[in-house]
Amino acid sequence: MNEISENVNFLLNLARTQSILIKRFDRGMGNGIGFNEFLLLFYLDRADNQTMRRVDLAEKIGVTASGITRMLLPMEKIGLINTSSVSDDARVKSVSLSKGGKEKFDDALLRFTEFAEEISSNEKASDISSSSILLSRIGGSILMS
Amino acid sequence: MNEISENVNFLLNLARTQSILIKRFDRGMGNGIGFNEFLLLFYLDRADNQTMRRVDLAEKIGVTASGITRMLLPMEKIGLINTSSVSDDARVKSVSLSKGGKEKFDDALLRFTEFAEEISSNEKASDISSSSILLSRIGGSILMS
DNA sequence: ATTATTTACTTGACTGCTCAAGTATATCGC
DNA sequence: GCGATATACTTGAGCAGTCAAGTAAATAAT
Repeated sequence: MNEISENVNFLLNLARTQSILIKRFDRGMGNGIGFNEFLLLFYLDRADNQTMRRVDLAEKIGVTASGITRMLLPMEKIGLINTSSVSDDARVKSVSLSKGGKEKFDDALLRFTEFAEEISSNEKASDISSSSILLSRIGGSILMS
Repeated sequence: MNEISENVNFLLNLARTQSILIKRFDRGMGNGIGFNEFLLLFYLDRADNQTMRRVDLAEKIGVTASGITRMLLPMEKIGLINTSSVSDDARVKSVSLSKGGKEKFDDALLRFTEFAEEISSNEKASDISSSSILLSRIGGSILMS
């Protein structure tokens, strides 16, 4: 029996917890939208004019350019977002949050926030925030490795 | 601009960091095997007789029963695992780590360990381990929610 | 002992992406 | 100004799973 390094164990815990989180979200919180779609709406909601370029959206949520194309297709059909080619650059097709998308997102964010409070209720706020910082530092570190 | 709760932010960081991790693994560490396949071999390696039932494997790595069936098919073809129906229960088809699978796994674990040490080298060991504990507590908490 | 329920697994149809290749526009080097 | 290179996006093929439904064996209820 080899000893498993604590750092390895940390990464395994990270992967496992996130997998549990996504599954939990997708089957009973998203109200029809998946976690990545939620993330997409999240960044869109926070952007100037609630509008972003496809590439930037892709980078933010961590999918490829083609991934964004595929994701947006049904979202546009359902009316969560609009495609507005109002740029000086003819290559870009900007995406903006629609009224219906905003409503759906606000609702999902509310549920997600309640959920986050609930599952964190036994933890110290300072533990959560230092862990949060560590996670983003590690994320950055992986990107540079 | 709504304020985003720190707990929500933590979950978003968690999702983002894990997404970065998986991508990093899949394109340049796994040496042919994906992260979930690595996880599968990991649990198999640590099991009694390096053998497990499909259901238990599925539960450990967080996929469905059918997901395990699909995952194991190519892994058996490549010779990483063996299917051994040596149980008293005729329904179960146990999975065991093959010699080739063990070699491949040992190599992957070595690389992954080096990687984990590298990206954690700027962090305090105590931060990593307390974060690790927090993550698994949160994981458990989500499961019970 | 039979029937009903549960457990272990497989299969077909589908989803949500990826990758490689392609198109169209923009920018840079000269 | 013109060709090379880069950027924004789409498309076809494919992969790693999911979900719903099915089969077969085990267990429980009467």
